[in-house]
Amino acid sequence: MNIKQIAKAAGVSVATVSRVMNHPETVAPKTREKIERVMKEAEYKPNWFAQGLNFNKTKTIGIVIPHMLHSSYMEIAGGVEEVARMKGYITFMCNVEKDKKMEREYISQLIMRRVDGIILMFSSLDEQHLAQIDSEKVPVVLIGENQENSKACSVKVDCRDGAGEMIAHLLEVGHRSIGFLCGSDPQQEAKEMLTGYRNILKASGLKADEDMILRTENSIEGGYISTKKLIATKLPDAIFATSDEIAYGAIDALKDSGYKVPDDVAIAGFGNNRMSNLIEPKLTTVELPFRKMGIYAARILFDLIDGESRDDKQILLRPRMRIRKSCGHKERIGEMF
Amino acid sequence: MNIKQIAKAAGVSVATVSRVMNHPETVAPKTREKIERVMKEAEYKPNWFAQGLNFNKTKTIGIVIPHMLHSSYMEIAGGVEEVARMKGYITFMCNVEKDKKMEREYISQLIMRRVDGIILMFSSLDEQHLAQIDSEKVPVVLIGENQENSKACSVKVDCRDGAGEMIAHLLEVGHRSIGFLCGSDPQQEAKEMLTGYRNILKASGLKADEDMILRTENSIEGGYISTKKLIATKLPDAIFATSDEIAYGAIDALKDSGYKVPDDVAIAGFGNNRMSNLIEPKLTTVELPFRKMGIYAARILFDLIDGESRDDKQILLRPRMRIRKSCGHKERIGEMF
DNA sequence: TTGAAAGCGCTAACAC
DNA sequence: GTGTTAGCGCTTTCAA
Repeated sequence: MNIKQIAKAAGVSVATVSRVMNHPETVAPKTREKIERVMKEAEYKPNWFAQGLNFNKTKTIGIVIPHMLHSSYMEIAGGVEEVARMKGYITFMCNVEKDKKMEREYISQLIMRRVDGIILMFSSLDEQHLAQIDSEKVPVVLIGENQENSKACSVKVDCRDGAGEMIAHLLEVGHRSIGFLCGSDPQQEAKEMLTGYRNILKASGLKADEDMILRTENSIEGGYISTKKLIATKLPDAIFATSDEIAYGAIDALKDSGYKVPDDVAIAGFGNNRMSNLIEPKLTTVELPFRKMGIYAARILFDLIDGESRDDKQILLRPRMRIRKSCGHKERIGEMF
Repeated sequence: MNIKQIAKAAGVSVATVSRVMNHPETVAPKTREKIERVMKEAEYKPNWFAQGLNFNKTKTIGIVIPHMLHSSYMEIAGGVEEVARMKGYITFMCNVEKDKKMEREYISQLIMRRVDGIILMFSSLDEQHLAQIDSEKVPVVLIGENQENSKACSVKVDCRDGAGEMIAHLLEVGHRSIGFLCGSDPQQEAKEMLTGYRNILKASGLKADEDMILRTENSIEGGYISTKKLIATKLPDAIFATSDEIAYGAIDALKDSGYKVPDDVAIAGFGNNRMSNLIEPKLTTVELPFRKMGIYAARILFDLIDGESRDDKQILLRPRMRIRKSCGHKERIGEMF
């Protein structure tokens, strides 16, 4: 069923039908009603392509997700999607499995499909690729890690600060030697946290023991393996992991080695996954405002799409501590959730 | 940059340019090379809408997801996406938050955008709505719960069998009174499991105690609350939950009430979430082949899209037991992962 | 092997 | 207030 048939059935021209869809106020109430009735009866839906060909807009955005099975990423995506839906947009979610090539591939697919804007989560793209997208005139907003020098709009959390605060807390509770499990990704974020770690130690007059800083894959398994490695040489008072997943693995490894958490070794994570207050012991961690990150990013994107320029193009969110049992803080156990 | 400009730059007509894109074999090698060079130089990308207007194909499928934060659903989606990507398709993922209205809304958006096919996960749509989609001539494949009588293609797991097997196992290990936490959704699946539960009890000469069958929201919190309720009246030997989430809540509630799992009460879940072998005690559960479900569904969908009719339109997958510590089975602890 | 031109379904400028 | 018509960028038939 196309516009021509509707026009004929209503006894008007295609232009008038088009008008009731796009500028209803310019057509006489009577004819309008008639046309509307016919459209409803025929369950008429304007052809998407034809409309796109004229408007060059799709009411569609794309969001690139590093890994679909990480609920944190999905929470961010949820925030984006919520805003998009409110605006009448639909969202292409692209799972790139942390693969640079897949990411580029998906982005070009999105551009081909003429999305009105793109949100990149923890993108692995470098300056050059970003510039390339930019040249396509598609608005882009970055969430999380990106190159320091990028001029793109972005929403990030202050990881340095978050990690620093947590390290300070561990020191305060009495831990002296603190291991650092540094996840392989998001790289930039992990680096920031490491800086926070070093800063706080230095400020407390302690020296970071380089043997206690281990790189690891960002996963439960990675945490398990690197913890085994860490404790093989020396048992720290506490371990800070750059993600909750790594922390889960660390706890598992310690248990398997016969150590008690937090009595023998305290553990702190980063992210506050949904499961983190369910595992035993409940995990002390840094809570990241995932959903909010998505919401902010989406808002910026839509401002960009609507042609408004934003001054606050780079948003930095502050994380929040979640003190639970795993770090051995006895007094504040009331804040367990 | 459009086809006209390419044509001019290459000194040919638009028809010839179009030919090198769609039927390259019909154009002389020399002219073809020339045109290809020009296209490459100009980084020419054919207009999506114009192509769509002619072909009426989008190389796009839609997948409706009940809830993005459930990793099980995302695993299914991952399977679908993988197949889609291999086929050069891109996937619209729609998060409907278990809301019937949102689901319908999204589906109509998908149809408007002329997706080539749709996969519905645990859809709440009834016969009538499905028929409506069908009338739009968009191929549809269902994953999981749907109306018994539906004729649509589908991929499901045999929940009755899975639950039955687990109940049989609990009996075998020596448990006699078994509580049943029946999640509110997916409804059909939970019902199937309840049937499995009743059947096995009956076959063993036991009678299902109706007080031990509790409906609950399908969430950690739901499991917590209903377990508290359940044990307030009578403490069963074991509890079977229709999802791992519910089981997590159950474990938490038992611990909070001073009971030991599995010594005082054994627990078994359903789904085998990623976290289930991390919590304490590791959860005995029924493993569902999520990714495979997605893959199968996608394959059927593409067969449908390609116009092949499939005889095996209704696939029923068998789940698999994961015996871990939470059900108190001492001997088979080797199978812990 | 190539080009001219009609047409896909819609929008909007222009004329009445 | 409404109709006529030229495009949007591409594909494809028909002729050459």
